[in-house]
Amino acid sequence: MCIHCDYRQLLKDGGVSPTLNRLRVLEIIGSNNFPLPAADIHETLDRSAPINRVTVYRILDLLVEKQIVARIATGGRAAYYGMAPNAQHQAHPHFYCTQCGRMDCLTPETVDIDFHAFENTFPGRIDKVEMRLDGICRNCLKKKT
Amino acid sequence: MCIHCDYRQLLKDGGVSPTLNRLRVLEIIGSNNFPLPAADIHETLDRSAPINRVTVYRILDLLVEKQIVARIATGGRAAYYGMAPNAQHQAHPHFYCTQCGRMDCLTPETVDIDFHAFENTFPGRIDKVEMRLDGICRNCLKKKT
DNA sequence: AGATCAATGCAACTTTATTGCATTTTACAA
DNA sequence: TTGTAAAATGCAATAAAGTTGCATTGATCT
Repeated sequence: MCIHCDYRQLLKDGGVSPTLNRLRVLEIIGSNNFPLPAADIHETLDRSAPINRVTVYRILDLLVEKQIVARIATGGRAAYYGMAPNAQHQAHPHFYCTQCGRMDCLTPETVDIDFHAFENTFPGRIDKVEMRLDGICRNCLKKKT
Repeated sequence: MCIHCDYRQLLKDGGVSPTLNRLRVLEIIGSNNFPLPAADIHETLDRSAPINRVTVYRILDLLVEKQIVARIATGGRAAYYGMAPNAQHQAHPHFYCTQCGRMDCLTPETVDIDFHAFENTFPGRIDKVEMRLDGICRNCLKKKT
């Protein structure tokens, strides 16, 4: 997603030691401009240098917990992973193609979300806001014809 | 969700024959004022009169396809089911408690979503917009102390 | 009543993710 | 430098959620 993010620094800031595998996972996520499912991340990494599936899951859990990475739910079964909102990157909605399973990032201005009034009266704690549009992407629309 | 919805009619309008089991599934969903996971729906129905897990899944798939019921993704693993937006019910955001797994409906005015400008320029097809707040609900906050 | 199709049930399987425990690597004090 | 503890990783087994194939039951229409 970004050439401005210092992954090593992001890990340190989150209080996790920057092991090789963590850096690798974070780089894949960060260098991709759309969120990826765990299986894709594992496959990509495993091709360049073997890494266990479970290790990837554990690293993802850790990075999500430290809010370095965001876990994004889809209409489908697998969770997708992208960079968590930070100084460089605003939170933004996603588009999920129910046909090919690809998830794209939309620009933050796509939608105008104003829930601050609500936030102040809500009796629970809000950690995260997720917004997703589901549909059929341009490519899949073309193929359909 | 509603005493105004005629479930039998909703099924007919969607072009599916109103079998007993379909009515039962739809009534559970409709009479609940928050979305439920498939397992809960099955458990509840199965207690009053035995029904197969797979039958419930199949009915849910059918109702979602016919847009009578909405499948709502959570931060967790299971999908939740609620009434699809219709004449009686506007689309609305949900709040998902990451602690107890309960999902609540929020009022449609909670957030101000304006994506019509975007919709007109987007090259794909948008079928659905889903918005979800994750956090800890009031009850779980209390328990924590 | 017989034929036909839709709906349901049951068992096996798939996908995605998690757990427990063994092994390896790293950090760091002695 | 070596020993030791803690952290990280790997591997196998298991779990949760959902799906598929095929048999059976039930509904519908002559």
